Amino acid sequence: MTRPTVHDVARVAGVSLATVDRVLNERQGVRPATVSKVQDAVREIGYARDLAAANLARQRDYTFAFVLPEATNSFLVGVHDAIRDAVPTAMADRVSIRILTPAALDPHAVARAVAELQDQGVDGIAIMSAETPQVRDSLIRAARAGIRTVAMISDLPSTARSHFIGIDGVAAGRVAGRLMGRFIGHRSGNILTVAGSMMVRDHLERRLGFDQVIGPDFPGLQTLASLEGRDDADVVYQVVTNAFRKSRNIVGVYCFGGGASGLLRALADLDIGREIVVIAHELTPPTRAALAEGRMDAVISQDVSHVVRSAIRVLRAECDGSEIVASQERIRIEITLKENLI
Amino acid sequence: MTRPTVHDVARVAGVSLATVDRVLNERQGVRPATVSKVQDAVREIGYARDLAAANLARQRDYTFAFVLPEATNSFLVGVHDAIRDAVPTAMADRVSIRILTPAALDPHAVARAVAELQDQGVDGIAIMSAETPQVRDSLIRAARAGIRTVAMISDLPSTARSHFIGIDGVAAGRVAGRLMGRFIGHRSGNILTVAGSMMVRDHLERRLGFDQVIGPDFPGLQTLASLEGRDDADVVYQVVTNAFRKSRNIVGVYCFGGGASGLLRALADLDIGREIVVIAHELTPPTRAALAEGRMDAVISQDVSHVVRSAIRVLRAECDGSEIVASQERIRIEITLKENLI
DNA sequence: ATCGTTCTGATTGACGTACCTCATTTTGGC
DNA sequence: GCCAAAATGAGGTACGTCAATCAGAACGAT
Repeated sequence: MTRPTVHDVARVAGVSLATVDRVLNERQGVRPATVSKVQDAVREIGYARDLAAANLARQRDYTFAFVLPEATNSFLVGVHDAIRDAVPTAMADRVSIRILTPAALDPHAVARAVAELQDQGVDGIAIMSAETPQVRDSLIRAARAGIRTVAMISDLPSTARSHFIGIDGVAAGRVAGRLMGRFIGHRSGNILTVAGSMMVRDHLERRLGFDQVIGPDFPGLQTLASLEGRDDADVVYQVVTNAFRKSRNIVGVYCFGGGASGLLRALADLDIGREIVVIAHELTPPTRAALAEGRMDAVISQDVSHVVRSAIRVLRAECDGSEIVASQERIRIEITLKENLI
Repeated sequence: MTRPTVHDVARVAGVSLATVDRVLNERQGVRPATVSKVQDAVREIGYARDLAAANLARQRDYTFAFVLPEATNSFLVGVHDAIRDAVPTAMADRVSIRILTPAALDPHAVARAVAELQDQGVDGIAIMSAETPQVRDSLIRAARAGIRTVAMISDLPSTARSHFIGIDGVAAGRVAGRLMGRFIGHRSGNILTVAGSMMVRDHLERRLGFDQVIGPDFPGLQTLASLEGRDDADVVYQVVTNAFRKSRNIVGVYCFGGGASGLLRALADLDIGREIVVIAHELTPPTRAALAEGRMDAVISQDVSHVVRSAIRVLRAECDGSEIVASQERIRIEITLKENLI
């Protein structure tokens, strides 16, 4: 009971190997009637192309590029690390990886990077960027040039990106809202929120989701206007420190942008922490330490290694027209407490 | 800059192709000095065997077997489904899958199944079973016969299993304890716990972890002795209904065994639910529905599809001596609320 | 019937590795 | 320095697919 090969297909269909090959690889010059004969045979004997042999034969190598901001905070460091960690496995799969870090918040630089990759003929781009017209147009051009693109971490829906690999920002915000509300319990008061850059879509979404839960389900809680932390720990430190000086009766802090370590530093310096509920995004060395020591109550995150592997798998599947396993590519909204810290 | 092949290794090492082959495949008849010459060359040029070509050449097909209880509850149905879903992908990878379901709680039946697989010469076994001497001995015998084994979902540490694929039961229990305590808030009272079968190691562990958190951190809460639900919804219904008749001031229920749908039915019939905190394990149709409708507060789970894929990947890596990506094989303790239900 | 066009068959050589055989060289013990 | 044993070289075939060639068959239009 060995697995069927093209030879078996040819025999069953009553045609030659060459014809089977033409049908399987969608080459022209085969009559429709013959095409269906072959397809029937494929179905009948359950033929599936041997990918190992196929990849070997068509000496096809892919180059994928990751376009993302420089590693200016712990989260981005984690993303960069995850990409580098994925290189060996990718290589074994005939995929080589490039990493481009255009100046973080400059849309023109991102667009230039995409254009450059397009000229160099990469096969796929995984991009993490804010959503601006320049970026959008460059991606649409790349797609037209036959380059596959996926958006990572933060979605770029109006581009030609074939997939978004990351979590639903609104749902993540809702999770944070529920945990915040329930952890605070019967007390009432104000909740401080710290944004990253409001240009990045998923940050907007998180705030939206948070409000969707806190508003209706926890009437005793009031969410204050988002502070702009610009994904930078030092900026976060400043704005949080100022906010605590001005506002009173703060019972919780939700940091949905980068630079959570600035928040933690501010809370430590102000000698606050145990009595208010602190929730942030992304598992990084500072948030892990804070969870372990009880200075933070929960972290909402996504498995960055998974995101990177998934991006590569999806791009690869797109390039050679194979199927993806949907359940394997869905990124989960992870909740980490002190207790399930790994 | 094409990737190096065995020919390149031979050239650099100054030996013939045959010798390189002997070294790479650990065949005998090569002097230690020559072995290191080849290994140095491999390292120098960064040679990595092309798995696609290797798998093609050694026409090696693997047969892996999953040994697990019959699908008597929603969770097990999910596991069976996940295994069946993994079959096509496995086939494409030259792995064929068998599923054996010895009578659930009969250790002898499990041991017989393992012995049978051993006789039939399967290459690997992924097993989910209670930990009994009979099972342990059969697995040790299988390991001695060269069969790779991994434990799934519930660990079997004293066997020769090379890996455990699942979550840390104690940590999962601790997570449940933390959520229970914080969700209950300032109230004090009793917590009902429902076990599956106490023979299964991970159920014991969950209870242990739960107590580790509730005891020291929530002195107002009292955990009652575990009810035995035997992973069966009908049994759970009975014992929970009885318990609510007898005990008073119950503020939470933690169901760490199977058959959570029985608990939900009991709570509905008793008209309890919204006012107490309900936490259970495993995402199944009944627990999903309960989360969505607010009849349950949190579910602790593991991604069963991930577990199955991971088991296959690990067995496969063991069989052909390749490396595994640790971060990809770590199963996370997932917390699902209404908000991150997918 | 003839011609050109469109399909189809038969065959071949890669791709990188595994595995085998047979010949030849090197080694170590005497 | 001899001999057997061990180590190495040289070369081939196979795995399943892709991609190409060239020859021949079937077809439609005149």
